[in-house]
Amino acid sequence: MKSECHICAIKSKAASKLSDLQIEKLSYNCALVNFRKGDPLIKQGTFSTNVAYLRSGMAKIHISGPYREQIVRIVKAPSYLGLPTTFGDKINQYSVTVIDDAEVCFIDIRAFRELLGENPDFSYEVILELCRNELEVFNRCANRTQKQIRGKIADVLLEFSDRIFNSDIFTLPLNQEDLGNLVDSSRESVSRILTEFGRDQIIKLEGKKIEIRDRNILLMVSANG
Amino acid sequence: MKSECHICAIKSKAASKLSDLQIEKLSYNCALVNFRKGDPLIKQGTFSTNVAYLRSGMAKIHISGPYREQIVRIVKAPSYLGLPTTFGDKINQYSVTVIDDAEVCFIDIRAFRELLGENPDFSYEVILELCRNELEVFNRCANRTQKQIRGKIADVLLEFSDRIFNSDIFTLPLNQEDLGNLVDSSRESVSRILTEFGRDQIIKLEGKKIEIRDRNILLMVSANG
DNA sequence: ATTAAATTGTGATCTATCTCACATTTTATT
DNA sequence: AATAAAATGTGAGATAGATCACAATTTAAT
Repeated sequence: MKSECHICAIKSKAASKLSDLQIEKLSYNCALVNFRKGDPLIKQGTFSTNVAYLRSGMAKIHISGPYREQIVRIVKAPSYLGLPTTFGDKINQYSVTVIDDAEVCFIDIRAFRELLGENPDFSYEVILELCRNELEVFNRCANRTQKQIRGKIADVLLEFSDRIFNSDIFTLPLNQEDLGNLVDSSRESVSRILTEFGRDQIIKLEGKKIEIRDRNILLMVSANG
Repeated sequence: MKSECHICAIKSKAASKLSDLQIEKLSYNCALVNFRKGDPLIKQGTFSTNVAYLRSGMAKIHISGPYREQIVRIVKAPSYLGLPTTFGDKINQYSVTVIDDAEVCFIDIRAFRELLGENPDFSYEVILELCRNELEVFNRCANRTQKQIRGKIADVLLEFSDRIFNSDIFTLPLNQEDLGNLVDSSRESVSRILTEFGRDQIIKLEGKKIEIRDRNILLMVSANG
């Protein structure tokens, strides 16, 4: 249970507010673990005494809904995971599964809490991240329930391009089943719409590789489709 | 801009962690305002330099989605409002409208931030509240997209009974239009299902007054309907 | 390289819920 | 109390997308 946090180049924005001494404390309560695509990182319902810091890679957050598992958010590094669960009752309230090879630091919740208490700037950054998350979920939920399928898929493609990959060309980190789950529609519909977008030259499709060809149309579809 | 926070009997759980001196500071930066049913409390898109503390009453949080306004959450006192918006960019990211006469304390955001910095227990409570909110939204969203209408309405009735009113008898604080919006279905469907529930003796309906008659069936409908 | 498993493509149904339309009731306003 | 406005009830028809079914392809495992 000892990492080299002070030489870590991918510190979170919050962690960069810590003093040398505090970083040291973090080091002593932090374990770095590697995960492969598909590995479960946090499992809903289990007991947890750690905050997870996603240092690199990508993950999906999913909760078990009334009928099926639902993907609520795609997270890319750097990001804290499992804050809401670790604070409340120590039972994980959602699952996190790695979708692209990841390095994760498990930080002892007690040390994390102490740092929050010692360092207002640190805790303020954590609050900011929580606030951002809340808004993102609000908006995603509104989209999910209001738009129809073409719009939702346009959305998710734009989100991958803008928020996750920062590029017009990227490889989908989810299969169509999961993609459907994320936008709340069936696997078959996702398939149909993607081929449709390809036929209409809005995107170029090659397996899971996607190139956004006509961003403007995609934006229009997202807005009205 | 001066309230009597130290004699306030309905302090938030977070505020109860404050020292006398800090409470005094709060008082000097806090204004109590009364709101009537229907009054807008926070308006999405406007500039804000306050955190709102809902001291009594009830409110709905709604955001403007791609097509229509969507109600995302019903909040009852005591609760902080507008944290996510006030911290980020000072632009309100959602609207809040009072649905049951309310007293609201507007707290200057700078003072609030200072308190967060000075008092770790206070800021920890705020973090807890944000975490709880995030989870609630996750779950509500999963329900909204997965269940069908009977289940969603059963849900919302149970939520009012358990979380908001703590009673089997209560008066709906929303009209059917808003209720439909909250569970993501049409006004007409809400009407149909409510009368159906009434006909089946699951609830007793009298205008907006509702009595839950058979909680078990309602729970079953919520789970499988 | 071969076989098995997972993922994707596509047509033909089926269905829950929305929309539209209008009547009725309740609540607010003058 | 009278009138206007908002909120509710209810039928009939329209529809987006789900589901089912199976073929084709890609990816993983032996």
